[in-house]
Amino acid sequence: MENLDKKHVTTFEEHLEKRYGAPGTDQRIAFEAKAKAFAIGELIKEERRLSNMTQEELALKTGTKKSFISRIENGKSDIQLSTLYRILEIGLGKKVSFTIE
Amino acid sequence: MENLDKKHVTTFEEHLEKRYGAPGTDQRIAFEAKAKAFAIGELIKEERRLSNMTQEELALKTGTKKSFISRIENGKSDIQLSTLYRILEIGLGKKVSFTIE
DNA sequence: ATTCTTGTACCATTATTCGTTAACTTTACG
DNA sequence: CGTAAAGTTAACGAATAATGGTACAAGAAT
Repeated sequence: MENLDKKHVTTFEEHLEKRYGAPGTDQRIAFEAKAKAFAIGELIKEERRLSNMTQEELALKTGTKKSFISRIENGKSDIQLSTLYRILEIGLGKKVSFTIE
Repeated sequence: MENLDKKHVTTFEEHLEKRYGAPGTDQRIAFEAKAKAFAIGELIKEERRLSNMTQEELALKTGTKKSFISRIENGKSDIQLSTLYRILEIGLGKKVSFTIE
């Protein structure tokens, strides 16, 4: 094995930097926030399953369709705040609050 | 003063019911979630002032413009989740987490 | 009162969510 | 297996968030 490159990407942080620019830059800021936002679907999926509901049931309770729930759970949408409230608070019967430390 | 109506709207809850339907209905669900979402601006404004920042400084940090921050703080937008993260986490250095009870 | 800073209001454009239907895929189970 | 339920995906229009810019208004400081 020879060393083709003097320097190559190894860590995830280096990858991000190469791909989206250094931390603090506009592009990078947007990327990081988006990544977090899209990850909320996992939490929703978890909570839904704990509540023993199907996507269709959750959709019915929140006044939407199962296809929309699926999109969210699979991280395909940067949902609006009201949508998060609708699903977590009303659909799953959990009380949501922001913890700001 | 005469009593024109046998029954009239008095409480806020009655007003909501008349206007947006009974609790549990789709329209009402959407309304309540929207109301909460638009109210997040107050929290942001509060946190920003505690951090001794101007709207312009916050805007710069989050890669946007002060006019946008102003709109949010005054409850004129149902922001996306990534926008919340950008402002509270990246802009104000607060850790945002959802507490689900 | 005048200037400087901070914040708000508008406008135009772009990008994305939301709502929905329908078709398709995967999973569960008799 | 085969079939039904559950979940995913694509596609569409409509509504609206995001963005950049500019002009205006309100407050603070001198």
